[in-house]
Order: sequence, then C-alpha cells, then structure tokens
Amino acid sequence: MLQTAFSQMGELQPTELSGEAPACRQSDCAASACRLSDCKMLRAAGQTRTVSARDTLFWQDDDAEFLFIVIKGMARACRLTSDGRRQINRFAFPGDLLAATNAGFYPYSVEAVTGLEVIALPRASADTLIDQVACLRKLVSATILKELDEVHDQVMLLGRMTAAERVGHVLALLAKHTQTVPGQPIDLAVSRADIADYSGLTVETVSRTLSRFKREGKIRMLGQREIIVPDFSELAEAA
Amino acid sequence: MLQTAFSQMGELQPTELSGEAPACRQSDCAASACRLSDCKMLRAAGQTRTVSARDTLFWQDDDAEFLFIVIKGMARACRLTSDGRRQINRFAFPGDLLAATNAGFYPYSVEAVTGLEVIALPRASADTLIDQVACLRKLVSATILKELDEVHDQVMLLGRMTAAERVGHVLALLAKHTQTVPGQPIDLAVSRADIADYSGLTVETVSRTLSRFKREGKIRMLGQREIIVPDFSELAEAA
DNA sequence: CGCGACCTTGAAGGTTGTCAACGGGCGTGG
DNA sequence: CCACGCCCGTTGACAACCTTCAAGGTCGCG
Repeated sequence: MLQTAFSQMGELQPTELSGEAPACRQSDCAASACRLSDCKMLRAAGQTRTVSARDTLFWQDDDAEFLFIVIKGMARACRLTSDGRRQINRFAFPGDLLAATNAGFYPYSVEAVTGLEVIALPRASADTLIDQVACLRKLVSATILKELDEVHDQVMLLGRMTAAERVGHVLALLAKHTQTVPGQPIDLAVSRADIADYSGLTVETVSRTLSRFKREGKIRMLGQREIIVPDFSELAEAA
Repeated sequence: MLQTAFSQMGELQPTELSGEAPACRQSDCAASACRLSDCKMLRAAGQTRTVSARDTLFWQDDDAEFLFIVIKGMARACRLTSDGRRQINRFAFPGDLLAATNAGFYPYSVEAVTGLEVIALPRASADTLIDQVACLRKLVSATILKELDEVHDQVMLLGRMTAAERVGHVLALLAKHTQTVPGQPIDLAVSRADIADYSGLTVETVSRTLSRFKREGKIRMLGQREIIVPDFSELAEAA
C-alpha cells in the first residue's frame, strides 16, 4: 500500500511540487536564532512543566508518552546499565528537544541540572502538529539534525580523545551555552561527576585534569564551579 | 517575520489541523519494513551512483552538496583529526541516510566497505521533496531518529564499556545487518581496523579480544572475516 | 558546630596502547 | 609454477594512561 503511494509519487517531478510554496523558507528557520523554545504554538499545544534541580523529568525505558522542548534551564540525558554504570548522552539547553526517538520508550532518563522549564507534548499530537505546520517541521528537523551533529562530536570525544582533551571540550561546550565571553567566569552548573559521565571518565580523572589545567595556568577557579578560561585554544592543545 | 508566523499559528488548535489527513499514517511508514531505499520517487529525483569497495563517496569538510540514501552494500562514516586519529561514527546499510546534517559541510567522510549503491540527491531538491511529500517526510524522520538512537547506543559503548563488551556489541551489530541466524557464520566485511575505529580501540586490542573469545569458546572463526557466534548472550556477559 | 555532599590528592593496580616481530593470504611478475 | 612483496591479522613485551581504593579537605546548611 505504501509501495503504491511511492510508485505514484515516482511520476511527479520536484519542480511541480515546489509550485506550492511552504509557509516560510527553510533558510528562515534554520539559519536565524529562531528556536523551538520561542514558538508560541507549541506552548499552546502542550503543557508547561517545571522541574526542580536534581529532579527527574522522565525515566529511561518508560513508555515514551511525551516529546519535550526545553524552555529554560539545563538538563542532562543519562543512561544507566544494569550494573550501575552511568553515561550522560547529552546536556540539553533552551530550544533543544528531549525524547526525540524512534523507539516506543525513552532511551535515557532526563534530570534537571538547574531549575528546568519544558513543554510536554503528547507524542501523537506532537507528530500531527509537526507534520502539518511547515515552519515547525523545518525547525524540528534542524533541531534534530543539530543534535545529531553534536552527538557525532561526542563520539569523536569518547572514542579518540585523551582525558585532557575531553575535559577541555566539555568546558568549551558549557561555556558556549552560557554565553560566556573568554575571560569571564563560566558557571559550570554541573558537578564533576556529570563532566565525568559525559566524557567517559571518572570523577577523579576530571578533578586531576582540572587541577593540572590550574597548575599550568590554562584555567583559574573562583569557586569549585566557577572557572575562568582565558584562552580556549590553549585548552584545545592540551593533549 | 518568522516570529509573526509562529504568533499566528499560536491561535490554531491541533484539532483544527488534524482535519486534513496526511497521505499515509505515521504508523504505516515507521512500523513496517518500508525503507527509503525502496522509494521509487527518490530514484527518480536523484542520481544513482555506485562506489567500489574502499573508494570514497565524499570527504569530510567538503561542501554538503548532496544527501545520500544507501540502496545496496555497506559504508562507513569516519572522522579524522588533524593528527591522524580516526573514528568511525557509523556503519551504514540499505535504507540509511548519509550526510544528514545541519551543517553546510559533511561532518565525516564516507567510504564504501563493500560495493556500494546510493542515490545522490542535491540538497536543495532533497529538502523540497522531503518537505512536500508527507509519506517521505515520515520515513526520513523515522530514519534520522533511528540513526539518533543508534548513535546513542554507540555513545554508551564508547563511554562505559570494556573492550570485550565493545567487540561483542560490534559483532552483534554486524550480525543484525547481515540477517545472520545464530549458528550461521557472520560475514564481517569490515577489517579489524574498522572494528577498532568504530569502538574506540586499537587493532591489537580487537585482535586480542577476538582471540580470547575464541579460546573461551564464545566464537569460532572460519576465515579471518567469517565468525560464528553460537550464543550472543554469552558475548554480552564478556565483561 | 557538626554533618553530608562534593571535591581533591595519593598510591597502587589494571586495562589498554605502543612498538615490534612474525605469519598467512593473495596478487603480481619473473 | 614459484618467488616476492604487500596488506592484514596475530602475538609478545613493555609502558602509559586511567581507574580503583583510600583518605582527607572544603563548602554549605541544618
């Protein structure tokens, strides 16, 4: 049946199709600062939820009832093995999707790192809504592709980088999302354990690496969770 | 301008939108065995290319001119650092997308592992086509979400698994895509170096691990690239 | 003030990487 | 037909990086 549909479509030419112009061009959505968290329609369609720091938004392996959009705050998506090993797949920030998956269950748990505000969209209505609104479709697609690009970076980090490089990259990642200017302190928000679980290391190795950076003058620490990085390119060469 | 569009949409209710039913329901596309490689429309819209084993389809950092769909064969997507470290992000099989990214350049190179057949879609027409055909949209979306789920598995593998677990999982991955029944030999197609670069190990460690599996009776080897795994659950517990 | 969570540091050990040598399969060319 | 070279895979010895285990320190909060 689906095969038939495709066969019919085979006759169409892309030029014919492009006759009906979408509501907004892809470049509008993808290139600009426009984010899912700014979309009023989604707020209307879903239910807004707030989660306090360290509380869990949803649990790995539960039925994937909702799709979430981060409005405010920061979250971590983590996986646990049966024997207790923990891996953080992703830090999520405003505009990011959570629980975008092809499976019927959540492939990871999500916990609030800071106070968190999200929109919860029941999966069925999310599918319908996204499919039917061209502008939203583009934005969701761009968001998911960005997530894919980011996770490919993480794969490189986990597979082929030294501890120093991993910690350096995590600092850069966190700095990027807190809009930190070089020279200004980064407010880490996450614990050493979070950095470790994101980068496939242990807490001790993260701590030692940060201490080494401090000794070498590559970073300065104000509190335990406030770090100044004068020059990120110096961290990069910390192999 | 985009903001305006979203504001207007804010007034709409999902129920209104669902009035216009899409060409086929999501479940049709997502659940069935239907794959992008079976879609005749794409063959019509794009150009079919064949790549011999070990040749490169496209290079990391080149302009992302095309979107590719694997029709036949197997490919590897790999990243190289400036100092020569290599990481395979993904093995691609029929139905998989290659070069799905939000960036304007390819985030990895793709090389044919076996003889490879792909459809090359110029990016602009791919965007238009996918956006305007509901059925295709669902299928592309499901394919990308599946890729995301798979890469999350790889993150767990790279971040928190031992060498033995990694190699075991790669064997399972390859077996899955060659439709191998337990007891039947798996035709690896990939080299030890590929397994190593996928799982963040070295060739030597992969080789040693396979030898250990052989000694422990967990696998049997016919040729160097043909392996019999009597019981995958035994490999899983190889921690 | 004391407790607990988090962070740091040290010492020892293990898993994996590095370097090196060897073996087998295969294609090429004498 | 066989010899040679090359690529790939295996194995060993050793070193390095990171983990593990353990102890102590800092900070915030009741």
